[in-house]
Amino acid sequence: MGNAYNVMAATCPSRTVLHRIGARWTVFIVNALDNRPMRFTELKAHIRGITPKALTETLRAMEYDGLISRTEVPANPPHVEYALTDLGRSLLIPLRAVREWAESHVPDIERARAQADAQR
Amino acid sequence: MGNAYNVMAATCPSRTVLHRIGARWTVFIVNALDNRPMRFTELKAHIRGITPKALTETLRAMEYDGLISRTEVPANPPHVEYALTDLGRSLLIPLRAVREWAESHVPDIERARAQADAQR
DNA sequence: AGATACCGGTATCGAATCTATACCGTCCGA
DNA sequence: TCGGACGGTATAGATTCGATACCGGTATCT
Repeated sequence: MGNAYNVMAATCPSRTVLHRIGARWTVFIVNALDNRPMRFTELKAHIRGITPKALTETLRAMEYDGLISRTEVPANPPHVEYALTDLGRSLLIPLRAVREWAESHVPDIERARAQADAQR
Repeated sequence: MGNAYNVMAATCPSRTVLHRIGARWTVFIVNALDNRPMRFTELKAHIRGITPKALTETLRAMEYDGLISRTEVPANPPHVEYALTDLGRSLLIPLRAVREWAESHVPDIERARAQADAQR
C-alpha cells in the first residue's frame, strides 16, 4: 500500500491526527460509545473521573475531526446524543485493541515497576 | 476471557497504564523501535521534533514500566541502546495499528475539518 | 405559583506538563 | 590539544489540565 504520510515527520499532517487520537480522553470516549450513542451526563458518569470541561473539549475536538456526531434530540425533555460516525467506528478497532492491551497487561506492568523499585 | 480490570473506573490500575500508553510520545518510540534497537541520538533524529527532555522522560518512564530496555554497550566508543522488551513488542501490535490508522485517514479528517470550518 | 432537580454545559484559577533553548561532561580521532 | 559526537541536564516560558463553582433552560413536585 505505502501511503504518502509518515507520523515520524514533524510537519506531516498525520502527526496532528495522531496527536488528536492520543489526547488524554479520546480513547475513553471512543470505547464508551462502542455499542450505542450516549448523552453528555451519561458519558460523564461512565468515564469515571473526567471533568465536564475535559469532556466538553474532547467531544468538540472529536466532532470537529468527524469522529463523532452531536445531535440535539427535540424530544420531551430535549437532550443531546453523541454517537460515533463511520470514521469514529473505524478508529474504534485500533483503540479497542489499545484498551484491551491496557486491561490485560496490568500485572506485567506492576511487576516491572516493582522490580524497578526494588533495584534502586 | 473477562478480566478484572476496567479502564472506565477512575481508580483501576489499568487507567494509569492507559494513561502511560497514551502519553504524548510513547506511540512514536514504540513504532520507531519496531524492527531494531536504536540509540538516543538516533531516536531523536528519527522522531522529528521531539526534544531531548521529552525523549529522556518518556524513555525513563517506559523503562520503568518494562516496555523497553536500556543497555550501555561497552564498545569503543561506548554507547547506549534502547530496545523493545517482549512486553513492549506486544504493545507494538495495537500501537502500530493506531499509527497506521492515523497515516491512512488523514484525508478523511482534513475533509471533516474543512467541512466544519465551512459550516461556521 | 414557587421550589426543586436534572441536563448540558461555562468560568475561573492554580497546578502540572510540555517546548524551546542553552549548556555540560565524557570519550574519541585528528 | 582541538573539535565533534554522544547522552543527556537545567532553566524558563507557554500550554494544558484538573478541581471547583456556577448558570440558564426545562420539567416535575407541592
